Amino acid sequence: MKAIVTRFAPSPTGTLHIGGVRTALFNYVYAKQNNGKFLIRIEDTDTERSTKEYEKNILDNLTSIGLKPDEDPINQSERNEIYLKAAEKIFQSGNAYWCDCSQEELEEMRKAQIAAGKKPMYDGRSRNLGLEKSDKTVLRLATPEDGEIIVNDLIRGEIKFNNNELDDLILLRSDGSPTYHLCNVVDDYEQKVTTVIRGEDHISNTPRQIHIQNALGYPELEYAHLPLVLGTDKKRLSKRNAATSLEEYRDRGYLDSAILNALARLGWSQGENDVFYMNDLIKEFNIKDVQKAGAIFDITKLDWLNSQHLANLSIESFKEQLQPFLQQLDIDIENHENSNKLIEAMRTSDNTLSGIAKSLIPYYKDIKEYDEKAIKKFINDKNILTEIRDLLDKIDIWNQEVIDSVLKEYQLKNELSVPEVNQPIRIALTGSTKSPGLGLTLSIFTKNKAIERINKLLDKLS
RNA sequence: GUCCCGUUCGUCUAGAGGCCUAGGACACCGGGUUUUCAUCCCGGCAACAGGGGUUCGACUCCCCUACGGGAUGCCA
Repeated sequence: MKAIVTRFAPSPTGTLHIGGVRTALFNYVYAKQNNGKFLIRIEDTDTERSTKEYEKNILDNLTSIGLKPDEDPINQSERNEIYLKAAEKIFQSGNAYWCDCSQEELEEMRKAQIAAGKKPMYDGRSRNLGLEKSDKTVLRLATPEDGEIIVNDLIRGEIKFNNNELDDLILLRSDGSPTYHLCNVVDDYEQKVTTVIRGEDHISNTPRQIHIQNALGYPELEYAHLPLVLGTDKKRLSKRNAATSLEEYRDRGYLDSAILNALARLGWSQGENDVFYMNDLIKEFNIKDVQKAGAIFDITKLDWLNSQHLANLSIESFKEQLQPFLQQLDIDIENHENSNKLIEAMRTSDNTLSGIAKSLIPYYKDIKEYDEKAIKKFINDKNILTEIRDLLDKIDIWNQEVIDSVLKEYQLKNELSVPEVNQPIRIALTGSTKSPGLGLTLSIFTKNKAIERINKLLDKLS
């Protein structure tokens, strides 16, 4: 069995797209589970739209999320001679010809075809003219006029195309530069790619590319066309309907492993198990089981997966992941009497790291704003707070159990309801009524700090 | 228009002719645990696009229709 080689071939015309990550992921996993190689090729033949910044963004992000190629990426823009040589070979074999139709002429032709109810396609009018190369000619592939081409797709099975549906595509532009189809086919061959895993939008390109392969005498490839990632409007995921850039998701506090999990789960499932990691994927993934229909990318599922991945982290790696988000809020994670206890208590407060970081603010910084509605609702009698403060102040061993029992005793002795005792303290300490268990919350702070916060609220109320 | 691909709960999916009274997960709703919030636990709601075949039997196979998507570039 020959070694599998897959590739991800992005155009650097934007930052790394979440859909691109999924394509790259499936390529990566398929290669790895077959002990093969995963390659990256930068398709930057569109010099107008391609930039080095985008290229760097794509490469950096792929690597950092764990989809590292097994060889250095190649750039199509640096491989012109190779494509030109291939084009020459096709021309020499009689499978291509020069065509001098102007863009206007082609435009008119298409309009006429549409008007006549026909499929707009190049009609091959220059095919037998025997034109010579000039600065006005493009090189076109002479596609077989009849017969059919069968694309064997790992996911969809056989897909048939009639050759008469395919027109003579352009191999070389009039400025001499090679087009996407040519470069793509030549590079797959040169990079010894065996398996092309790409988006469903490329299905109709496939028979055309096979014709180029045939003209060049290249071996057949394996194909797998992935269903598209859709936005909630069922249209393909784009900036119009969702965040599309991988970086945006990372910035919002989603773990790489959760993003990958969510993306893999979109179109593929592993029994009844929803939470999995790269290792599981490499072990269990089967490209033949990939769904055929496009799938909507649902952020709530990502939220949940993220919470699961977050929960599976050790306290050390959780802190490590959280660090940058706290830094953004100008918080030093260790700048707290009891940071481990605090983080452990608060790590389930939100589904994302940025959300968790936000909910930690009251523990690191002075309370700027109190929840006024809560104050109204729970603090009718300031004396309760004063008395509790004094009781707390007398505690010698400042820990969760002692604090809890002191509060309980006070509550029972004064025949108060639990919220009457607890909520005011909570508001004093965090500004809101949301916090971990009271004894725990109090013990996270030093006694002095806790008293100080209660006093501050009392001041405000007086 | 033409060609291609597709269509199971709101969403992601299981389902390879009888195992389906269509299963799971997320979301949602209700209950419990937690003195609050979150976590966690339990329960509930909810789908085979429609119509014809084939078959003793169809979510599963075939055909048609509808709907959705993709392609139809000297973009990739």
